[in-house]
Amino acid sequence: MTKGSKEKEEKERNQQGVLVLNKAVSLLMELSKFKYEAELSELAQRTGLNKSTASRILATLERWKLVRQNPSTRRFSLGHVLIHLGNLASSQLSLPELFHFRLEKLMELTGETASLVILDKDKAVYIDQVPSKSMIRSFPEVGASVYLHCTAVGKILLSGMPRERAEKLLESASLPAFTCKTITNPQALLKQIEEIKLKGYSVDDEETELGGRCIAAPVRNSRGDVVAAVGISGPSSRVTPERIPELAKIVIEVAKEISNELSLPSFTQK
Amino acid sequence: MTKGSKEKEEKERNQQGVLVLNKAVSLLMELSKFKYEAELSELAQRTGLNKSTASRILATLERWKLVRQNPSTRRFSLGHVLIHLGNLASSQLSLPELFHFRLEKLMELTGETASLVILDKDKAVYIDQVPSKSMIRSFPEVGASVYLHCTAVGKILLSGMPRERAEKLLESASLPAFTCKTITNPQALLKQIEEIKLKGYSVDDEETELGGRCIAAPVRNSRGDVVAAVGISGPSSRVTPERIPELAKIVIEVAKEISNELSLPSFTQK
DNA sequence: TTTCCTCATTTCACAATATGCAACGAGGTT
DNA sequence: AACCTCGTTGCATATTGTGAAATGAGGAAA
Repeated sequence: MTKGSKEKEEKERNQQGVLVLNKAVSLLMELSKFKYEAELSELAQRTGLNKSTASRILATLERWKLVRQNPSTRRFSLGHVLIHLGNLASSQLSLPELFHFRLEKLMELTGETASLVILDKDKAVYIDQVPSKSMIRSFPEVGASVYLHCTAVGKILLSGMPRERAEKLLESASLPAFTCKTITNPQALLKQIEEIKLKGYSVDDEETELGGRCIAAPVRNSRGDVVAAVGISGPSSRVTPERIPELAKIVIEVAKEISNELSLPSFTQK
Repeated sequence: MTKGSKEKEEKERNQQGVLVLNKAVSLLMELSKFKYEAELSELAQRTGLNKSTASRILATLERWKLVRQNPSTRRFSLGHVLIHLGNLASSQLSLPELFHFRLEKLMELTGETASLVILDKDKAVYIDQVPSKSMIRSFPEVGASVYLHCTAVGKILLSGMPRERAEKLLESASLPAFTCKTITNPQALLKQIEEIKLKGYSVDDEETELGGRCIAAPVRNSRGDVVAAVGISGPSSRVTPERIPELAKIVIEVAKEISNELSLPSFTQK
């Protein structure tokens, strides 16, 4: 990191809000980058704070156990109260509240509309979404539900079920064909689902609407169950077959980030 | 809560450290008590802070996403960065660092020496401990390892293994008798272990040393695996058979608290 | 619809409070 | 033993957070 960018950071920090708080959070954030413990001098240097200021702030945070100071080495690490607060935060926030900013990131990275979807009976329901900035963009609305058999997110949800349940669902439900590319044969779908499990992502190749392609990946809880799906959808002209691997990589990455943060003891759907 | 105690809280808060920080953390703590969202006025009232002060502090915390402000209702909840920090905190801290304060609590509640123990090969190793304040107290030292067959914590670790592994271990290892009460018959031990699984706690009834009794309970990760054991140990005169149920209840409670906070994605032993 | 509350936010003058320097005490290393 | 670097603290200064009141924004009641 150059000196210039550090000064810029400092400026930005002073821009708004309560100064001391910004300093304190800066310290927490810097501290969070360490694998184990960090010493005061380094933290002070990295945040651009005076050593005594950093010392006083860290001492205050230590009183609340937001940071821990190793009694023997006097080095700092994050404190156990943060774990407590983190757990409570995940119980206070709903899925979309928790991960909206990640969808924003996904949209920025891919340029396409990003969505978060969960299973509701035999449909996939959009619970959050960040629309693409392009003029030509995808359609889904929060709250809307779509079929499982012809959407990328739907296939991900199917791939997360026990095989028998997916079979039952596909055989009992009607599988309307929206385009000539829609797969309506349960056996063919089940075969594709096995492929999806291996690849880690799914594609809707104009199966819902001609001219639209989607890519999705699974969100898993700490037990490994698929609890949701994230995906992007855009016009076939931008989401070309050639770009699918590169885009899928991004979708999977974001889905994994969400999964990692979803390692919660008691997650309650809101 | 009375007005008096609130003023006292306020005094305490101003006692030491950076004032604004104490106020900010007070707000976070108060916010953490809510199931969903809280409004500024209530938070300000509960923490004894001026509304404008609270507003500024919360706005600053919101910029860092340590709290979230519902855009439509303007009510506050904990923010998603806390989840992130919580995860990192649990990766930075070792088991004893994470839970020392809980052992302190256990010691306070029971009056007896509290210990945290993990499995190492065919022994139980003390990785943390808070000694009783009594003159007559238990002996274990951090780093020391003890047998599984004659200690309360050891039996808990045995009860957490797949049955075959416990059998193998008990049959291949030598089971020295330290007192006349030590159980050295593998079959009898296995039977007791089944009981322990049902009751949720184990007892060492003078099996390691005459005049000493211990009670232990399992610490489980999010998958339900037993990853450690917490226990208390004290002289038979205080840890009487009659008190065992009440003491066991406390030990189990603390073990559960630890387990709940141990719902981490990537826990690495230090 | 209009009126009336209550809520969160912003303004501004004031003084309370965080700051940085320098000094200190404590470990660890050469 | 001498030296270096670490974290912490005292103190004078002014930077910075503060609270009362005003403002703006919703919602509920009439």
